[in-house]
Amino acid sequence: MQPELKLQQLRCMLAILDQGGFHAAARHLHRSQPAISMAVRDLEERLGQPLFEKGNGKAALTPFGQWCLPRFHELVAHHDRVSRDALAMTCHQAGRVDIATVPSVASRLMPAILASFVVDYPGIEISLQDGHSELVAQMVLTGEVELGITSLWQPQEALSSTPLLHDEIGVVCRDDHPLAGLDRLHWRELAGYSLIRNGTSRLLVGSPAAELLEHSSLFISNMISLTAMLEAGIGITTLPRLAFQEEHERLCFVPLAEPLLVRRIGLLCRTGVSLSPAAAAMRRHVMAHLGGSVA
Amino acid sequence: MQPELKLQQLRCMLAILDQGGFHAAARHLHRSQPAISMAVRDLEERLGQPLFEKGNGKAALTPFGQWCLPRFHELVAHHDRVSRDALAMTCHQAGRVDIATVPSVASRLMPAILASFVVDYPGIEISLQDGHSELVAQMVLTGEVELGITSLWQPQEALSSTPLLHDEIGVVCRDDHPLAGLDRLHWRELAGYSLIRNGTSRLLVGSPAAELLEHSSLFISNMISLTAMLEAGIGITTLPRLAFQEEHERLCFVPLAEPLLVRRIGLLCRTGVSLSPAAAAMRRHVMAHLGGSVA
DNA sequence: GTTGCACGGTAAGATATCCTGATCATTTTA
DNA sequence: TAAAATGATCAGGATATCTTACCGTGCAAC
Repeated sequence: MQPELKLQQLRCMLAILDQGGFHAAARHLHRSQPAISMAVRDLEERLGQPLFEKGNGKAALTPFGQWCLPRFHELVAHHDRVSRDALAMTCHQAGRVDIATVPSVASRLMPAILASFVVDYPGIEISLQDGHSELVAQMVLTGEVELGITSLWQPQEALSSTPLLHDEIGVVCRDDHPLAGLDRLHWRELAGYSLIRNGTSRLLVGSPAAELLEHSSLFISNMISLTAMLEAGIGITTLPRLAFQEEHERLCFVPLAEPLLVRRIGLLCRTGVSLSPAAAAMRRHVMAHLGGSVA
Repeated sequence: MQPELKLQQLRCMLAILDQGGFHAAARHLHRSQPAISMAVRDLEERLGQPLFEKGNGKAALTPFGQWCLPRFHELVAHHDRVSRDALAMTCHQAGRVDIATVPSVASRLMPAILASFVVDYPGIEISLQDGHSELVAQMVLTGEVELGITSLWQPQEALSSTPLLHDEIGVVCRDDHPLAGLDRLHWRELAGYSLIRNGTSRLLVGSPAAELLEHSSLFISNMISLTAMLEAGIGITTLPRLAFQEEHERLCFVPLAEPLLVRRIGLLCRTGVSLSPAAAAMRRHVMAHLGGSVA
């Protein structure tokens, strides 16, 4: 059977040559000189051939030792490379996180979060993609991404969720709409207005306001199209506040006070599978930025 | 500082995955199961991150473990490759020998020696080159070759020589030459004949026969040319028996009995530098074939 | 030469490391 | 529910490893 070469012993041999002697190598490796002698002897016994010339005072390689030297050097270098990479991984100086979020979070919250993250962890590669909440949950579930930030649906066995923040749902309409000036409103006040459904409309399901959806004949999933519709005064819609693009001059957001509807946004990850070091760092980072927002 | 990953521990991790469990890995590695657990724990502590998922019964890798796996596998494979190559080297299943000999040895002795050597050590690469005896010694001295087989000149400090065989010196002449029929002859009997000097003629230096060289006006170094001269009856020459090509039909070799001159052929190698495993094997092989020839 | 110094090798005891055997908690299987 | 299998844990003893002290050699300076 082939011998098991110990990295420490190989390091000894390299140090002897680098430092030019057993004593110097011992000093360099913070060992005693006999330890070096013994390491070399053991290594030579394992190999079955002497590596250093004996007898004369100085440390000189045998031809076999010369043959071994570059190979040992390469092997030790390989180890150090692997070790260093692993360390970089655990110290969050390298690695990769894949995150999925709903579009509103991706566009409103993630920019600031990622901006500060890349400052703290310059070596970590980040991939962010968005999709509707079910898709996000699915991507986490399949392992396509490690983290998901989405509206918390019904809890699942295989997914662990951490609440991050509450996002109140309101009505969005043009600034000349009768509802525009109100501070808060009851869902019944919406009766009679043309309601445009969108991807977030199912957040109303299960609430008294769900009844509104039945009288809506328009469904627009694309946010750009939706805002264009609203700006054209074609109707009104409901949106979580985060999903409302505040920079639209002609659109207003009026919170829905009765019933008070919120979507709970949380952080998803798989149960039973731990996070990669990079993802764990991202998780901590996200929670440090948003974790205080929820009661 | 980066952690020192022990190969045994990496092997443990790989075995756990290969064999599908700690117990199976323990059996496969001829260890107890706790040893595997502890090796994994120690490895995880060094890395600062868990490699295996805890809690659930089965052995499953963390994402970090999955990241490490191919790297560790490659590192272990690298070690095994180096170790195996070194073993092949020491077991004389691989390697290389460079030898230099005088032409007579190269053409008369080496074919048989090398033929049996390559049978015993099929993996070893051989390089054989010839040159006159001083050149051979020089090549050994400079390390250009590890072994030399040549006529032993004055012993040198840096060269260790092992006598292999005695090669008697005689006169070579055409079969119709007056000396041709003799069994043995005295150097004085050569007086009056035209003597052609050659590369081996300096073997006479220091002997009574040296006087002959002074009356020789022809020097031919090339053996082919020399035999052509002899066959043409242009003169006679002195040669060691080994250097005499016996297959020449018209040429005779007559031993020089008085003085009895021999060239001592031996095996040269550098002192202070040990031989490569392959060269050591060749040295043993040569001495087993020729070592008995000398008293 | 003789002395001093640096080199590497050796021996014995201390220390750290590793492995084992027994045992436990948990999960899976029959 | 009983039985088997998984991995974790702990105390102990075997093994390996390191250190301290000492030895022999070779080289340089005196």
